[in-house]
Amino acid sequence: MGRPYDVQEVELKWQQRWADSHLYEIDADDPRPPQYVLCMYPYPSGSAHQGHVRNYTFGDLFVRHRTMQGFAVLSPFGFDSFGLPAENAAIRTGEHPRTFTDARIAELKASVKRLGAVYDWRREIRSHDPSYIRWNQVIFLKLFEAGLAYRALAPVNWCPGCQTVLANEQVLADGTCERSGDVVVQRELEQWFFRTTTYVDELLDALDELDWPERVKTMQRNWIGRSEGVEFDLQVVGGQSDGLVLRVFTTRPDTSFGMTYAVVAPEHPLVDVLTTPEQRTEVENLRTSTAGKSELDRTSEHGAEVLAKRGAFTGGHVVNPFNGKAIPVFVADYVLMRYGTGAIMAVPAEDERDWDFAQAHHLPIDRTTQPPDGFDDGAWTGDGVKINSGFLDGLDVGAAKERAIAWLEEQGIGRRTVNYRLRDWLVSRQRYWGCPIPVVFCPVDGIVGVPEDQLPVLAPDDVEFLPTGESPLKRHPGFLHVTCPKCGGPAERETDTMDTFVDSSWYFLRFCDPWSNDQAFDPEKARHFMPVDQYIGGIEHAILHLLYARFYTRALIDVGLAPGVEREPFKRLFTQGMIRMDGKKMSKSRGNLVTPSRYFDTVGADALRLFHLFAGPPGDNMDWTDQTENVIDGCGRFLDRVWRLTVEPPTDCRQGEPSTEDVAITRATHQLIAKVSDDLERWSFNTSVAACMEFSHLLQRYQRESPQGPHRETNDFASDALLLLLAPLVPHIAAEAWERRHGEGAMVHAETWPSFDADLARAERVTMVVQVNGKVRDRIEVSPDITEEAAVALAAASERVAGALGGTEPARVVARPPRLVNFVT
RNA sequence: GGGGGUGUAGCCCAAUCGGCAGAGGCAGGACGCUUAAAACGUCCCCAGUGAGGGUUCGAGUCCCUCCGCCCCCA
Repeated sequence: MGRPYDVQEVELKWQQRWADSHLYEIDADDPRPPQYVLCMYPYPSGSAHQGHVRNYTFGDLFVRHRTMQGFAVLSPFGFDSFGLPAENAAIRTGEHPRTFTDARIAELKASVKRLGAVYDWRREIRSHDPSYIRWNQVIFLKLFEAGLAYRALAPVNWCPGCQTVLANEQVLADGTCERSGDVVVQRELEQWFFRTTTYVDELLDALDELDWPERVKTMQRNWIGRSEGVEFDLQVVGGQSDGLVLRVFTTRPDTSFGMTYAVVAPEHPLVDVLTTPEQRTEVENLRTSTAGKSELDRTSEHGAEVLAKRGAFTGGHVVNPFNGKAIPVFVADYVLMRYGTGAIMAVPAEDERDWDFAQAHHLPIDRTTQPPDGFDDGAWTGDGVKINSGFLDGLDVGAAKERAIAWLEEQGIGRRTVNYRLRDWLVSRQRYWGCPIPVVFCPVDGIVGVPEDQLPVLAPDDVEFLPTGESPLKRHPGFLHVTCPKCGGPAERETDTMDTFVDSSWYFLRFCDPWSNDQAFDPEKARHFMPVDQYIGGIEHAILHLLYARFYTRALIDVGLAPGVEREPFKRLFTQGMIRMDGKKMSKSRGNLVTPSRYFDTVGADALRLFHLFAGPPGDNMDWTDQTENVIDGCGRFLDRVWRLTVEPPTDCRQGEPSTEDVAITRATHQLIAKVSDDLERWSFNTSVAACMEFSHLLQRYQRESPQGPHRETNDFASDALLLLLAPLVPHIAAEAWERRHGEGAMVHAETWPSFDADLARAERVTMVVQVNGKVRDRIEVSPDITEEAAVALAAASERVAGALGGTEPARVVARPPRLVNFVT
């Protein structure tokens, strides 16, 4: 495509110029009001893909726009550089994860710079950098001292063939190991946890106040999964078990009279007591089959056929305290030990899974809620009047819950409790390429934190990466064997590393003060920049990353590392849509990548950026189709037009008083400034691009067709305004065109965002629609300030309206000046 | 199975508080410019808003039922 300017030359020139100008390097003592704009820091996967382009285009637009509005915009960039792909590559090729990662960072960094996005690169962070590792470890030890980090047994995916722990994504859908093909089993191991549950209510309640997409907040609420209910005790009957109780949790105590059996998790401590000799074999078989199953397997499927095989009668019985009836106790894998009390009362009439289970095991079903008329099959889980429920009869579900809880508390056998789906955060990873957990295990002193002056603990380089799946740290004697910092005796180092979500849970704080050598960050600087005013990233991080970061920020404040910092790290969040191709998410692993670099070398970064802004609403998913190339070319054509309009304007311009045409284009310019300013604030980038395109046609016609040529002052105002508005969207061409218009050294991005005159921006005349009974009968040009009386009078005077009315008096007149008058007969 | 989103022209999308369904782009067509083509310009073509019901003077927009697609959770 023949372009009116050398795209690559111009883009590279300005990328260098921005770097040299230090315009986007911000310090905490900057007198301008601060703004913190952040895109989620990426895993360095090599050259950028279209998802990165989309993300950084939105972020860069925001940074440049806010800068032109007079803010000191903190715009840092970093790399989430620990993680499994580098370690897997090391196992495959023998290349050390560090050299692998550094090469990919260089590649990604280069393509981000080639996009023309501006950052304060002085602040760059890499998770695998020893200085970051050091503070990561200091923070870990602080949390450990404060009791927010602890060790406990937890089930992990264990591959018997590889003799190692597997991440969830290494377990195939059929439950086998992706490497050895062995069946993966659940095994209990000592692991590190962060006590996220300490903050569970705060994390839930504070969501209400956040300026985040509603769906992300909903996802977090569901993930936290707060449920209010009651725990109460059922007496175990028979034999030598007298006096024992089975504690159950339920959110539906109103249904207690319908309890026809109880179910315990296979791991429940009372299983052995409850199980009778005759049932022993069956119960043991069930326990064995459960041992290899993940929670997802245990809870995802139900239906009578499946559940028949997944539950067994223990032979034991308990008493329902509400009606004194003895009911059988079953053991089933779908009841989880970690949720509630590991035991449930089963009410098949009002719970779908209990219904299926009761069908499978031929258990009785007693309704306690009157279902609506016509509903006669299956569990009724909705509201209704209580029946067959003794003292609860006649109440609705809500009132019956309260009565039932009150009764249990009076009897002294139950108490109101709250349960959460959210668990503490398991941070141990049996991996090499992550931040080492800085503790040693001493036979004398137990768990001892590595003293701060010996941090960071770095993983040794001279390790062998073998396809065994086991962390190479386990087999490195120099790393493993240490002396205890307390007693000086022999001790063993922790070989687990931290979940990479730990790294990403405070990087935004480190960005505020990445040079700090004596603390993780200076709290004063963090207070200055935090919270992040605009956080931008993918919807795939809606739950874990954002929740962990919210937890971690609070934890850092509470252990004294970030006094006075806002507890919510991200004030506003925007989640961009995914890019899809052939109906699938575009990604390297799916092999359907369309790399940005080919566009950098042809149409240029500006055209690609413009395409991403123009393609549709930024929050929506976008399909990359056969048409996409054409649209990108179209974006390039628009930029060519902008160039011709602003850099190669007509030479013969008029001076003096403006004509009617001049006033019209000035008005359109003010309207454009108003439109684009408003659209950018509400993230409607596609419409602001459309408005600029429309304006470019107007301006082009104005320049070509004005009698005696365009008015110099008017044309300059319109051209400059267009470039100022485009500066955040397509920065290179806007910068070059601006410099050509205003002389060597002029920088459009250092200019002030244009303002508009509201009076001038208002249309001079608007079309008022006149309807009779909702049908359009006439259109009249009126002033936008027309009064209701004048509008009605004008409408009534219309001949076409009179004809439609046929002489009848309207029964009602609906007037919405200046848009519409409707006569209703 | 539950929750959320979305559905407007051949295609991508506008319509911000319920007020003329069309801003912009892609594709297609005609014409102008040109020796010709590209580029550029002018103009044209195309839907009654997934389906059905309701509220309203008036519904793409609000409510209900259903269908398709997408995302999250199970």
